[in-house]
Amino acid sequence: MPQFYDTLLREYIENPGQRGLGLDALADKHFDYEMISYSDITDKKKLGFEEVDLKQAAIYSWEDVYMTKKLYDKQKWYFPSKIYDEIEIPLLGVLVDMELTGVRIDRDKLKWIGILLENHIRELQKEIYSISWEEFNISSPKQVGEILFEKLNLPKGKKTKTGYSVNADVLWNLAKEFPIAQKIIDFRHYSKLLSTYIEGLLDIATQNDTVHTSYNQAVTATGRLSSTAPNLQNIPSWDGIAGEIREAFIPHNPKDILVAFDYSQVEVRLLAIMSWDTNLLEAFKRKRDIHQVTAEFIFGKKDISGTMRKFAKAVNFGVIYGISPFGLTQMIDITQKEARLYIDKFYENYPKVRDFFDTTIEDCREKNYVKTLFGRRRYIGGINDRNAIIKKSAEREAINMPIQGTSADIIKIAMIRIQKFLKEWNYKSKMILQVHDELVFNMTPDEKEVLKPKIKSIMENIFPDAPIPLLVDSGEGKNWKQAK
DNA sequence: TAGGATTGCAA
DNA sequence: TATTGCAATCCTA
Repeated sequence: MPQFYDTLLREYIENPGQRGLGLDALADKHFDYEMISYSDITDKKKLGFEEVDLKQAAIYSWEDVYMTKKLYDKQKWYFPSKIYDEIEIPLLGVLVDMELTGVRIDRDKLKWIGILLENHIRELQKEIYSISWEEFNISSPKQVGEILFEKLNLPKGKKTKTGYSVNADVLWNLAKEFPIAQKIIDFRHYSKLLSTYIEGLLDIATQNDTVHTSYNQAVTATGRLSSTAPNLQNIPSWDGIAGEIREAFIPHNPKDILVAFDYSQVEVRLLAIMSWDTNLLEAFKRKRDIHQVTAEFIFGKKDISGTMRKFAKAVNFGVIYGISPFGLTQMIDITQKEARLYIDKFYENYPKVRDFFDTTIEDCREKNYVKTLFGRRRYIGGINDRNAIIKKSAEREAINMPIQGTSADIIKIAMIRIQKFLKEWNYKSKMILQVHDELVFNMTPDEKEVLKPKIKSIMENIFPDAPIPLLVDSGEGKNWKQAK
């Protein structure tokens, strides 16, 4: 028996994305055994408060131990998994440390932003009501649709399965001509920030102004982590008031600093590494701006405007997601014909990328799974489906997983190595956040000089034999925004 | 009260 | 008709 074992993690590695990896579900699935539920042993009507049926409780406890062992006895015949042994199990303790450490927030700062938002929201609400000649719930898509398209007779956009679509896209198209649309966009924006990021964070912070997220290690289909209660992987970045929210993430001690490290364009780099495309590799070898390079290919000239670079950037990212010409037109303001041209140009100039995707899909059709550079697998349902929509969707999943998943493998390995290093030498600095391609540390100033280059070096050298290096940018400051 | 639907935030 | 997530809100069952 190994010193540590986790039936849930082992099952996740076998088939990520599968729902129900808990003991109850696994007992049912593997042994057709129905576990006693907690509510079965605590009947508050029959028994007094906090009393339990002891006999039932004994069985309940036995079940947990017995089924765990039984599952282990079955899973030990699975093929050995390096991902499980060398990544997920070592990572588990790292995540525990990060969750317990938590991140300090500036309560006053958040409250202050909250007041500002409330004022904006109140003002916008008044203005919206005065235009619509009616008070209604602006947070209700249904009511917004009725006001805009029935009462005010604005030109209708897309529809959803329940009624008019009133998402930001639709409103954005109306905004030029009809000020109410812009005001609803702004109202939504500020409401989102207030309820999710201001009130949400303040509610969940401890008395020492610290938030302790939970990293879920076994939910994503690609091998990424996810973060809940609170989700610290979707905190707004940059613009306007939204950007100020990151200023409220601060070090535990006033003397400390936050230091952030992020992999630079890691997914596009991985596309180069995994496809062995000469032009893509060459661009990175020469330390070129990859969006600029793609733009030069697409537009066939060296003189690239800001807009052209933006288009190329959308193509670079879109390709990783298996984008279609139509999809690209939803992202940037071009015709479908132009979109097709841009995508064709991309593949024309990075031909090995197309080969890589073709091979990946072909492989997947045969084996029903795709895998990362480190061997993490994802089974893809629907890859051989007769329904073209389902099949296309499966193909996008197949294309994306090896890239997104390899990126996840890399940062997980980095986290394990960094944590090992910090503990081995008794550093006081702590890893506190992971946001897919970024790690944030609470650092004591005296450790900065040593740790900054060390962490960067660990992160950049996950595979020393790669044809191009991984690149890590870093920054520091008195809050998360400054550190970025 | 549970859960689907819509919306929008991140990498 | 671009991947992976989480969560607030509305609203129906």
